[in-house]
Parts: sequence; C-alpha cells; structure tokens
Amino acid sequence: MATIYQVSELAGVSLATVSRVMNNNVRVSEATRNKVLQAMEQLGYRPNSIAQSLASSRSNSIGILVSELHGPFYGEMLTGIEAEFRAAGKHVIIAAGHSERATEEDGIDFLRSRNCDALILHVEAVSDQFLVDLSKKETPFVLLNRQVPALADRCISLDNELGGYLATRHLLEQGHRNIAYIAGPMWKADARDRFHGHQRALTEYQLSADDALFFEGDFRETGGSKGLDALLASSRPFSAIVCANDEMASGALTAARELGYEVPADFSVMGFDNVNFAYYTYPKLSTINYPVSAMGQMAARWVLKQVYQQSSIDVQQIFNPHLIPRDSVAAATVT
Amino acid sequence: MATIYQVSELAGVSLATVSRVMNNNVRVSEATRNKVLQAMEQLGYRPNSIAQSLASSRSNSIGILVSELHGPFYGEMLTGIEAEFRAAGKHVIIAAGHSERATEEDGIDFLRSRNCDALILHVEAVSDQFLVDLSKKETPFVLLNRQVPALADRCISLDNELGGYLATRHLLEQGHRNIAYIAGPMWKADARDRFHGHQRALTEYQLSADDALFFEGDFRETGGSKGLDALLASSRPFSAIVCANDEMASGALTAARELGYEVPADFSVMGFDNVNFAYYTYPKLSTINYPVSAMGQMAARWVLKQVYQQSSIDVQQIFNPHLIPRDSVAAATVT
DNA sequence: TAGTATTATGTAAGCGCTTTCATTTATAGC
DNA sequence: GCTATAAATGAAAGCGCTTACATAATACTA
Repeated sequence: MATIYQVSELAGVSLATVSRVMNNNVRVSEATRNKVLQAMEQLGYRPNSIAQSLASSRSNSIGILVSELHGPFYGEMLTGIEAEFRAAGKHVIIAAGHSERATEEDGIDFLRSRNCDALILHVEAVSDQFLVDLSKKETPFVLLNRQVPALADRCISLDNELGGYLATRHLLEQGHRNIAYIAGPMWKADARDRFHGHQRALTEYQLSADDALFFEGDFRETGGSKGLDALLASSRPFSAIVCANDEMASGALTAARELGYEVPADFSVMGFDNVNFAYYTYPKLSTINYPVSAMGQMAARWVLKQVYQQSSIDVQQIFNPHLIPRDSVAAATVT
Repeated sequence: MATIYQVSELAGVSLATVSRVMNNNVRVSEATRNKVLQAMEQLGYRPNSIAQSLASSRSNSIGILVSELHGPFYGEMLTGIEAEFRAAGKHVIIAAGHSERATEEDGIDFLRSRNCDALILHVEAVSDQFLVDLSKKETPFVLLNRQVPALADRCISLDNELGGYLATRHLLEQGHRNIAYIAGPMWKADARDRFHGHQRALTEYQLSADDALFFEGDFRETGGSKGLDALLASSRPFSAIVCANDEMASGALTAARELGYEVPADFSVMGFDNVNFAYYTYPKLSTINYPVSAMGQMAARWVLKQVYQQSSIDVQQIFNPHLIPRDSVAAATVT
C-alpha cells in the first residue's frame, strides 16, 4: 500500500502538501494540487484512516448501541443511522445491549474503548444517573427513545404519551367503553408513558382504567397471548384491547384466533409502533406510527451537528406519533 | 486520558514493559506486572485502540456488508456475527449494499478504507469476477450465502437447492400434483438454486414444471400478491404454491384472503427462510428453515480462525435447510 | 523599487502505541 | 566464586498521518 510519503515523492512536494490536498482546507495552488492528485491516482493511493485518526484524534466512527440487532424495530433504526453517516463518510460500529444493565454498560465501555467520536444509545436498563455520569466523560452521546431530564438536549424521542392517548382515543371514538390494556414492562419508561396516555384518553371520556383489564406483558408475542388469556380469565367484559406494541398485538391476534374469537367482530385490537409486519397480520393491524427510521436519522444528524460541527443541520428532538387505522379495529356494537 | 507513558512513569518501568503486560505475551516478572497493573488501575488507564492499531497494523475491526439493515433476515445475521466478535473483543463496522452493484462495490471500498482486518460480505449484485479480483487484494473476506467456485474456501452458504427440493417434496408427499412456483429474482443465485431444487423434486415424481404456473417475483410481499394474481389469471389449476421466500408467501396469503380464498383449504402455500414473522401469519406458514443466525456466527468464526489465527475453531461451510411444517399446507383433496 | 502583506510550500514534532535489538539482572553449573 | 545461559527490562525506531511554525515566493502599495 502506498503511503503519503511515496505520493509526495512522486509529486515532488512535501508530506504536508499532500496532506493538504487530501483535506482540501488550506489553499494549495491548482498546479501542485493537480500534480498531487495525479500522483495519488498513479499509485492507487488510499489514505490510512487509522493513521489519520491517530494524528487528528478523530476516529470518524460512531458507536451505536441498540437492544437487539434483529427484530423489526432496530433494523429500521440502524438503516436510518447508517444511511446518514455513510453519506457523511463516517462509519458505524454496532453493539447489542440486550436490555440488561450489565450488558448495556459493558457495550458502552466497549464502544468508548474503540475511540468513537460519539455514541448513539438506545438503552433501557442503565440508570439515569449512569447516563448523567457518562455525560461528564469525554465521549459525547445522544439518547434515542429515552428522556433524561438532566440531559434533555441529547434526547431524541417519541411522544409516547401522545401515542398511547391516540390509540385509546381512536377506540373511544369508535364507541368502545370497556377497553383492556396489555402493557409493556412497566420498568421501561416508554411502556409507562404509553399507559399514561391511555389513562388520559379514558379520563377525557370520564372513564378510568380498570385494574382487572390491565396486564403487564413483555413487549413480545408471548406477552400478547398470555395477556389475552389473563384478560379473558378475568371474566370482565371488554370490546377492545390496546397493546403497547405490535408484537404483543400480533400475539393477541393469534391467540384470539386459536381460541375461536374473531377480530374485530368479537373485539378490536390496537397495536403500537407500526413495524412492518403489522401490515401482514390478519386482520391488518390498526396501530400507531413510530417514525423510527427518521428518528435514527435524526440522531445521526445530531451527531453531525454537535460533534462534527455541521452547523447548518437542523435537529428535531421530539417526534409525534400518529394513528394508522387498518382492519383490527371496528366500531363497537351498540349496547 | 492517561497514556501508556504516564503509566510507565507511575510504575517506574519503561513503556515497553507496560506494553508487554497489556499484551501479556512476553514474560514479565510477577512483581513488575503487579506494579504496572496497579498503576493502570490508579490512573484509570485505557489503551488507545487507534494507536494500537497503527503500531500493530491490526485494527481489530471487521466490516460487514449486508443488503439491508432492516428486514427479518439481516437482523438475525448481524446478531450472530456481533455476538461472536464481541466475545472476542473485535468490533463490527456495518454498511448496507441495497442489492445494487454500484452500492455494493462502494460499500466494500468504504469498509476497506476503514482498515478492516477482514470483511464479511453478503453481496448479491457484484460479479464473481469482481470478487475474484478482490480476493487478490490484501483484505481477506468471507462470502455469506453465495457460492463462487473459485473462492469455495471462503463461502458459507445454505444448500438452497436442497431447500427448494424439500419444500416441493413436502407438497408432493401431501398428494399435490399441480404445484405453482413463485420465484425470487432469477438473476440471484439463491433464487435459481431454490427453483432447481423444486424441479428436481418434480422430476422424482415424473412431473415437470409448468411454465404457466411459474412467476418471477422480487422476494418481497408484493411479489407474492402479484404472483398469486398472475397464477390465478393463467386459469391453469393448481392446489399448492411454493414461494421462494417467506415475504412472498406472506404476500400470497394476504392476497388470497382478500380474493376470498382460504388457505390451505383452497390451496396450500409453502414459504422459505423461516423468518420470525412466519409464525405470526394466518395460517402459520409452513416453510424451510434457514439457520441464518448460525451462519452469521460461522462467518465470524471463519474470520477468527483465518485472520486471527484461532486455529482451534471449526468452521462449517455448507448448511442444510430443513422442513418446518405448520398450517399453510394441507393434504391434497383426492381428485 | 523597496517595503509590506499574502499566499504557497516545507520542516519537524508529535499522536500513543508495538516491537526489535541491546542491555542488565537473575539462575544454574561446575 | 566465576562463567555460560536464560529471563526481564529498557532504548529507540517506527506505524502513516496532521498541524503548528518557519520560510520562500508572489502580489500589492506608495
């Protein structure tokens, strides 16, 4: 592999000049620039990014920590992030945190040790305090889908409360009054926020959440099927179920079918997230859109702006969800 | 950030000694090792991986190029790869190729310029020749889900032909004789291989593929729905459809329902890949298992063995698919 | 045309490590 | 106790770049 030195020799200039044309910041005369470019071409020169990083103390790499690499959700997020950075010539290092405190902390450590210029974190299990402490260290980071009051300027998140509200309001508008709720793990902030939105919608209709119609699931399909079982076992009547995400809604749909119920004839089901398979369930799932790819992209832009000084970039920190009505919700039959 | 120099000073030894204890390869006396370790601890020292890379000309990073970051398939693959490398202290840089020749070549270039020690490529659009040429350059790579004869020792792939065979044989065993086929894009090798397997199974039953019952799809849901339309339009009778992947099978299922058909009562549907949503379709999709996570992991092991000299590792290059019978296939009604 | 301001290029000191080679110190053999 | 050998440590030269700072070349002013 050719080095900058050989290029400088061939072009008959100094190292510094070659470096300058590479980083075309300082003025170099057209004549020498061409000589250098030509020498590079001729040698098939490619700068050594490691050496560049060491000398400039900038690695041009961004660490991304997500809970999982698979699943319908994170893939979209990574897509948004990668596309943005790739266009900017930065590269993306990934790690999975598996929603466990130790693994998440470990992942952050791993990424930091890789000299990332910045981190994009989708963490669920580490404490706010841990993040606040982390913010005092040198590596800057943004948080995706998490609100830490002390770190508000680095949070990019969805208004989950609004989403929960919209889901339930949709059902209320369709005439439903006995609405069950299958929540996510309540230690997760987004699960709580969505539930709060649900409560707010109920309150607007002078209703309140019925404990017997509440089930705390795990954000996975099994949570939905178990939730449905539990709800049915409570023998409390309901005509609709709000699920805190699409996976659980899908689980509920499958379980309902296996138990001989028909959705939405027997009861309606709402999802949340609008992951791509929501369109392929039967019936097609009514849900709340989570613009996850756009949010991933925005996190990338935050980094470009804050860390790489691309000041012209605008960053939006709060995203609003919206309703996607499909076939799993029907009007309540008059009682 | 503390440097190795400060550690050496605090410990009262030379740089070289500190470096030795970090890479604990050369013998260092217990006494000095402890002094150094203690100094590191005290300073909260973390080696600068960039500097390590430059000095050792080894970046400990592996570039991964996949077609997409989202979708049920690649996520699984990345999970398998990341887990394996993370445990080995290597990190993973990702890029998307979007199944387009230019983007794939560009992505490879990008990864190479990042000084990756090795590449794991899931490429579909670049030519065999391009890969052969690439193999002559310094960066080693493995190919996932692709067979290039000249590069057989670096290919990790599924026996797609066998998978296609198993899918169709399953249908034949259930008594089906008029079997339609919705293929993937036939310029992709895996699509072709699966189809060849299909043909082989037919041949074993003294049947042959009927052109009127063949449709070339795009591996996406729309391919499945369009395929079903086309098949129906041909007015050739069939009692089963083999789809070359689960997405298309899911599309066919949805389209069938919308057209008033019932699966598997009116006709059976086979998928391929066993992506996770195959379990959540209605009816649950009978399919062929593609051990994609295991294969990703194996690609990582190939790298560990070939590039990082972990010679004790065993690598399996060809994986066998197997049948997952579920609810979308039923026995043919006697004619 | 000298004097000054600009612009273009070169010199050389790092960036924080690894690694070869030389040197010192410990261990063993007699 | 003295040499031969092995084990532990140190000195120093890079790895391939970036970036002050210094210097040379050119343009501009009066």
